[in-house]
Amino acid sequence: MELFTERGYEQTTVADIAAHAGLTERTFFRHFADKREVLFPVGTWFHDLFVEPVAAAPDDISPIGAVTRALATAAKTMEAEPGRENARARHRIVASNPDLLEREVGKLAGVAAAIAAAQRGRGVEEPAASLTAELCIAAFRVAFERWVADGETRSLGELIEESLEGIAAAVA
Amino acid sequence: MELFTERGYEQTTVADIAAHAGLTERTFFRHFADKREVLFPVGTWFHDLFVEPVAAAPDDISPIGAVTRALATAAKTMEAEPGRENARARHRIVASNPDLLEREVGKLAGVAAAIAAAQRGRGVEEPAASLTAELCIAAFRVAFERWVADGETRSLGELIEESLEGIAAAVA
DNA sequence: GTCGTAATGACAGTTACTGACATCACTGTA
DNA sequence: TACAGTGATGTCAGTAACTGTCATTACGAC
Repeated sequence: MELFTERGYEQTTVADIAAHAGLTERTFFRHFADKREVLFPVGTWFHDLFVEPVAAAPDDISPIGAVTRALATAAKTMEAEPGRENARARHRIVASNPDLLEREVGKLAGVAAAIAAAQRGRGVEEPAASLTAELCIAAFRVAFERWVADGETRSLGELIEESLEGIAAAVA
Repeated sequence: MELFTERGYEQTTVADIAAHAGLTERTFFRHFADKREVLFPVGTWFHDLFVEPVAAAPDDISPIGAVTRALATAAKTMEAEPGRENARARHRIVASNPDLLEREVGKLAGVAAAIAAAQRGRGVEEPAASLTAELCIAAFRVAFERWVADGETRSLGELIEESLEGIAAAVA
C-alpha cells in the first residue's frame, strides 16, 4: 500500500514490493497468486462474511431475507475490521487501475456464485438462488461505492439498507 | 476459437494465434489490447445494445422500464447476431479459464457503469441510477448463463423475462 | 543432537506485452 | 506516370510477470 500510494500500482514492480518487505520475488509469489492479489484479503474472509450466514439461515427465512441478514452482519464487520479509512485508501488504488477493478468485480462475482450455491443448499430453486445472490452483491457494491466516496458520512449499514429499499422501490 | 477449443486457452500462445492467422505477434497486439480480448466483441457492440437504448428512452419511462426495454431489444439482437451455438462455444472457453471469466464480469461491470451514467443523463437520481443498472446486468447475466447451459431450449428473451419476474417476486 | 518438515533463496526459463524503427501497400495529386 | 504521404505491418530488443527446480535454512518433535 505504501509503495502503491507513492508511485502508483503500475509503476511498482513486484521486485520492489519484495525488496521493501525484505524477501525474495519468488517468496512473494508463494504467498500471493499474482501481483494484484496483495490488495485482496486472504483466507475465508468473503466466505465467512457473505456465504456462511446465508448457508446458516433457518429454513423459514425467505431467500431475500437470508441475503439481507448476511448483508447486515457484513456491514457491521466491515465498519470495524478494516475500517473506513483503510477501505478508502485501498479503494483509491483499486479504482486507479483497470486490472485491479477487474479483479475486484471478479471476486464479487465469485462470492455471488457461492451465495447462489448456499441458497440452493437451503432448498431455494434455481432462478431465485442466483437472482437473490446477484441482488445481494449488487446492493452491496452500490452501497460500498458510496461508502468510500469523498464526503460520505453515513454508515455502510445505512447505505446498504438504502440500496435494498431502492431496489424494492424500483421494481415496485 | 479453433486453437482454443483444440488445445485450450492457456496452452495456446499468442505466437500460435498470430502464426495461425498469418501475422506477427506484434500485429496481434496492435489489434487486441491483450490475449483475452480476442474473445470479446470489438467496437461499440455492448454500448449499442445496452446503454444506447437506455439513453434514448423517453422521459416518461421509469428507470426500471428503461433497462427492461433495453434488455428486450438486446435479447433479440443476441439471438440473431452471434447465434446460440457460437455463444455456447465461446462460453465454454471463457468458463474454462479464471482470467477470462474475470474479464467477462469486468466487461459487464463496465456496461453497468455506462448504463448508470445514461440513467443519470435522463435525470434519474443516484442510488436509483446505479441500482437499476446493476439490476439490469444481474438479470442479463443469470438469463445468459441459463441460455447457454446444456439442454436449455427457451429463448434468451423468455429467460430474461423470467429473471425480471424472479427479481420482482423475490423482493415482493 | 538429530531427523523431518516447511519456508525461503537462488536461478534459469517462458510468455505476455511495449517501444522504436524500418518497410511496404495504397491513395491522392501534379 | 511519377511521387509524396499515410497507415498498416514486420523486425528486433527489452521489460516484467510468473513458474519449475533444486539447494539451503529455520524449527519443532523425539
